[in-house]
Amino acid sequence: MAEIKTLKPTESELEILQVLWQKGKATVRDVHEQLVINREIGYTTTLKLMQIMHEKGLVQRDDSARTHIYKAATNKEHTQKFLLNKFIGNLFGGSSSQLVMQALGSQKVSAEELNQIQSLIDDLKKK
Amino acid sequence: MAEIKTLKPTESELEILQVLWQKGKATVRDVHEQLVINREIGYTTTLKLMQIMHEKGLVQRDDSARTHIYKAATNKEHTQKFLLNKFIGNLFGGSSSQLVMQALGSQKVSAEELNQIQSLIDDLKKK
DNA sequence: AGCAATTTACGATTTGTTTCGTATAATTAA
DNA sequence: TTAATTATACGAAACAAATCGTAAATTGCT
Repeated sequence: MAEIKTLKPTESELEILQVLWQKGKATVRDVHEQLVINREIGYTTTLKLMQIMHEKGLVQRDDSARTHIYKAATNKEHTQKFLLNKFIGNLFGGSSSQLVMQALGSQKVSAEELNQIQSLIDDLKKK
Repeated sequence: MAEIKTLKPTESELEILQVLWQKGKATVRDVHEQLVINREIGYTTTLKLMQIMHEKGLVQRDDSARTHIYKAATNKEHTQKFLLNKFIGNLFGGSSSQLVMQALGSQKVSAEELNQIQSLIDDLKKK
């Protein structure tokens, strides 16, 4: 039975999801070659991780051919939103404005990005 | 030997840090009574977690009396900043404005909070 | 056809986290 | 002054995450 629940990916799983979101569809080798750029990891480790992700329902795969084709089971925005809510709950007492203030204060944000955010705020204020 | 590095608290450890940040100083029982409000957990589990946190250097304690007094080793803002940077790196490709847009878009933020953020943005723009 | 390379499957190990039972010492209450 | 309560220490079990070795099957090359 496929459980219908959103689960929290581990850090390794998130690395893999990033690659899948970027590429759309990918083989284990495709993903592995990306991971290897950033850190040391064996091919069978990548494979195993992706197999587990498939069991958990984090990714879908086409295994009709010998080389399986994987893709993320959820879109990036949905997962970001889900994990962001968790994060805000865990660390900022549920206050998203607290998080926004911290993020803007402690990171470098370009003038253009600030303008983008500003116009989003203007939109929100209208409502 | 006390390693000099910032480490990432686990979720349980974060729960405990929240309590310590709020209370300033606290005994194991103080912390435990707070945790028990939100979930099932045994007293010795809380104790063990706090002992491990002490070994890791996440908390400091005064063990001169029988009942030890604990406090967080780092302040809340520093830890928030550290974990936020990790989070942005893992999930938003390092772009804090991306995160801010998501946070503002998908959460309820009051008009007053929006004003606060707005004036922060104004400040940042001046520089 | 035969050999090398690629791919999946599977199992095992290592490491870290969370959990709690039990023992022992100190304090408090009857 | 006993008995109950409360505290810490310690060890071990249960669980999960990450890692990789080996085997078996398929594909591609010479």
